[in-house]
Amino acid sequence: MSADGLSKRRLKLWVRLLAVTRVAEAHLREYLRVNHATTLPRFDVMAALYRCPDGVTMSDLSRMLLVSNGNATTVVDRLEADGLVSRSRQPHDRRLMHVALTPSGQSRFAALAAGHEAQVDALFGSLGAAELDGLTAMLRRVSREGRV
Amino acid sequence: MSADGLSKRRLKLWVRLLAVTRVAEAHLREYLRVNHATTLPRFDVMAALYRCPDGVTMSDLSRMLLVSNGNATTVVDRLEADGLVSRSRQPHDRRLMHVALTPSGQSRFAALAAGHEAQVDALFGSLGAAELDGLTAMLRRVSREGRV
DNA sequence: GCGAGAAACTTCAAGCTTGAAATTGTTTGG
DNA sequence: CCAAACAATTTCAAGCTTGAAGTTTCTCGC
Repeated sequence: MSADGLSKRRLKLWVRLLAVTRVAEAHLREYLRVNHATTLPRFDVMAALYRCPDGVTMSDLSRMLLVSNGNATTVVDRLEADGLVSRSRQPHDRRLMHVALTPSGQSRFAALAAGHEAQVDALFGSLGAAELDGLTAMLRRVSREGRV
Repeated sequence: MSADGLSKRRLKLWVRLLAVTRVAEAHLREYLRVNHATTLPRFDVMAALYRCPDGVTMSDLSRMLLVSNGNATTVVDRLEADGLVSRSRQPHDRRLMHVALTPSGQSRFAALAAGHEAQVDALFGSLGAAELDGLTAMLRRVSREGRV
């Protein structure tokens, strides 16, 4: 058991973390909806694929995005229907699905990425270099050491 | 425009923030599902109402939780159906809905809260007092000064 | 007092998300 | 080789979430 105050302060931090994340997500969702007629989950999938030009499997994708397998399937379904993503079975192991951005998907994402980054830059504009590094380091610690 | 590296670092911070939040949410969701057969949105609503023993309006609720009005309606619908929350129109302004935990809802929430706090404590256990305060202060700055 | 506008809430369609069950394909111990 | 275990993905039901449209109630200027 932690010392009395610490536990409450961690709870307070969690509440604030959640609030910042939700506000930022709402801004980004609004930006993507109004300016590019798309959604955050679709953007997330495309961003992950953009960073992996050789393509990934469905499992890779859901692991990277921290969402369930079923979720990845439905978002990719829609992106595929729109011609932004291609899906094909891998010959050497026919259980694996190979997912990648189509050329159309790549240029579509390129058009989104700069604006998205500008929004993030504005959202976190009050943080300077030192603070960014400090925050990022602490969050990394939480990722590595936080256990339940 | 920010100096070159800053914008990228802000983006990196955002990605990490999102990751920490998603992992923590997944843990808490799992905890609530396995140990208490409930969900995070239901918990959030009950927590907000627990902090406001006099009850709130639907608009207050959705503002506190940072969710849409329609969303608040459906979650409260279900909690009301389970007898955990009561809804009644306010006499002096019949547009306003008065929402509060029932006694059953209060005791139900009390049973959840301690476990929930313990989970949060474990998730952020690697952060000491100084770090907690630093992080919380920075997040407050982001909330206040981040603009789009 | 009344009508226009605003406010609070609900409803609705569409899409997101989860976790569990089902499907299909691969591996491996006997 | 083959059956059982395992793995990757999809399907499914249920619930969550949004943003827009609709309903009811109030307010304010005239």
